[in-house]
Amino acid sequence: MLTNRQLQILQAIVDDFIMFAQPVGSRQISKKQEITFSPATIRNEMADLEELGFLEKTHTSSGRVPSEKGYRFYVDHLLNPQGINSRDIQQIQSIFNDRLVEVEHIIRKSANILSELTSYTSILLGPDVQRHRVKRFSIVPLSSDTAVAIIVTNNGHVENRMFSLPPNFTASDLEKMVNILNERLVGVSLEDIHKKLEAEVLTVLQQHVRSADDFIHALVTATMHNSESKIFYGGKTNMFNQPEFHDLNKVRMILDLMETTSQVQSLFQPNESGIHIRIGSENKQLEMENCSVITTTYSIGEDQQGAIAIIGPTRMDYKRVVALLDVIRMDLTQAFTKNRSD
Amino acid sequence: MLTNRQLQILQAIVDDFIMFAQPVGSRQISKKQEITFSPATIRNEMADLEELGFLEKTHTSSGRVPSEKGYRFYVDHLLNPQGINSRDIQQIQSIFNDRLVEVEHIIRKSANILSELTSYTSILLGPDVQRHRVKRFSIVPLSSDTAVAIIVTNNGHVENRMFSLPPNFTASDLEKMVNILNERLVGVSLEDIHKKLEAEVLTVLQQHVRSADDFIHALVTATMHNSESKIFYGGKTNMFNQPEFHDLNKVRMILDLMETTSQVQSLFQPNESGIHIRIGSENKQLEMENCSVITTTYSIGEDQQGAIAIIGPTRMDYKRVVALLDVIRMDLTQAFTKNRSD
DNA sequence: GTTAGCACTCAACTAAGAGGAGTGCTAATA
DNA sequence: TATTAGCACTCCTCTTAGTTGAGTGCTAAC
Repeated sequence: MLTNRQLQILQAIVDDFIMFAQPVGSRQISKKQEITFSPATIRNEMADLEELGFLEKTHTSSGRVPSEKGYRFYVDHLLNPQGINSRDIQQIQSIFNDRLVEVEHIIRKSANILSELTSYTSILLGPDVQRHRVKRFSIVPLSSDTAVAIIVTNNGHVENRMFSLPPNFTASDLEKMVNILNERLVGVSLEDIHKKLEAEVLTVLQQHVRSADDFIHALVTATMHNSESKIFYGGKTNMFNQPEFHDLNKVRMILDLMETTSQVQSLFQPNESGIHIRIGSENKQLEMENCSVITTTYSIGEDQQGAIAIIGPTRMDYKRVVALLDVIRMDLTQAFTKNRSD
Repeated sequence: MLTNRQLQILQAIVDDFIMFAQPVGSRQISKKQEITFSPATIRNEMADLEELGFLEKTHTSSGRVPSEKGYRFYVDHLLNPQGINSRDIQQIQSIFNDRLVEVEHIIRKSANILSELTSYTSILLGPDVQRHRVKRFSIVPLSSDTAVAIIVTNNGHVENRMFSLPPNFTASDLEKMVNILNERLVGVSLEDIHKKLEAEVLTVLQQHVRSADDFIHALVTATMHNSESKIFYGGKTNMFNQPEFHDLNKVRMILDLMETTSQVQSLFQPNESGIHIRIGSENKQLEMENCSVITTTYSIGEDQQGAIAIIGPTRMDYKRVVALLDVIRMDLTQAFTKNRSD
């Protein structure tokens, strides 16, 4: 168990390092207002804290730097979210100024403002389209041999895909098909469409329409292909500002990671509520060993969830980011819940 | 006018520098097979070429580096596109293997393969949606007060937007509206929709439907907002590989530029056919002073155009890139023209 | 006209030394 | 007994000086 003085010193060191990105020495700490003891005392405590694994040195005679364990302790026990002011709040509010109806636009804007306010990179996951349910299905023929299939979901999302019409496919064939599909598919979630199509609809269609197989196939790929929720980025190059990323390779690895959908998705915790912090190697990805990721979720309507991640150096301003995320997740949830129904 | 020998030496220097990114000395050149004269002779010629502005030195006793004027001359007079082999061709062909109907997918794939084959960054502009014409207009109500407007274009593109329904808007109101809009808008290009709506349709609608104004407004913003053609990127971080971009600031500037739609669009020449090369400061953007941009266009159907840009260092492998672009533009044009009609 | 020879230049690397921030330990102090 | 002043020691960082080598420009010989 740490003594009160050790807690105070640990906090001071982490705060200082987060601010200046330089190893902190005993003298530096002793000059702070809240610290009342001498550098020598601090040095003793620092040696203890280092033995306990909370601090590290970059070389024998350097100041101390928080270890991952140190950050973890700081985040778990010493963090009181704060550091946002009324101007920040105002800027967050500006996301909702436009009275926009579209979820996508609001999320995009949130990503930008979050990255601006934190000066880190933000990633926002939109609603999981796969869980939307079909509201209306339609087909618009473009020429004698091509057409567009369109699915509108209960949340107003539109999924569409071009496909080839079988030769000699008539307008009445098309109409029959659309009717059958609407009868059977309305209310089905996009993730269940394949099963439904293959299990029930295919046989029915085959009785009424020629060469339904090809068509069903096109439809299946249409809904499978967009299987992940949309991803929005803010401040992709913000990490260039951080002194710890003045190394091209690190930056590159992270940028590359952000281009890979699957990698990005794995940054997010399974849907738990609250704010989650992963520090350095707590992230599974090797690329992220110098990064911390703070994630949280927000609600979209009753049964949908979106997610937010902020990526920064382990020396991240946890206080501020946590406070900001808390505000923005509440605002997003509120904006997407009220005045919105099926 | 340059002598034959000067041409030969200039070409050898540019080729060598493109390959190794190191200032080239007279000895280095003299060792090449096609060069039959001594280093001393070459030094004399190099001094002349420098006086003429085709070469530069990094310091008094360094080897020579092509100047922008040197590259320009090389590109204009010494370039015979080549350097692609059957494996490259094969890889390009693989873009079209899937028998995909969708333009977007093919373009996306092209961007990736181009960046892979060149090891530079590729940017592809899809068709200019604004010039598509309306094929079908429809509205799908989601709840008592929201609905989605959907426009399908002649090329199979789908544009959609949510909007609020005025209170007490009935199903028959909606039907009337959709009918009127289809009557008036089918065949109109997206860029002309606003005028058409405001000039003709509004008055007609006002006679038949209550609170048409709000609705029209939503529709106008829906079509205005997606005013640019879609942009697809390949190998965004490829430039990290180039030794001239081992400087964080340069990389950052270019990455930031690529996040700005308007900047990206201004990289493209006004629609001229053929392949265009802009070297270093020939680009208007300051961020691009160390880059060359090679652009070309391809056809999508009869009246649409897409564009391709490759961004690399001024020390770009022009030969190879030009050859690759030539192949891919022809293949894209072919793929998008045959079997495709209104 | 071409080339060998040579003095000269300058970036890049290495080595040595000075300065300074910060530590750990010891002994004095409250 | 807990705290602190004092001091020797460590090691990073910056500067300076010297060395090496690739490459040039010029001159004189071929």
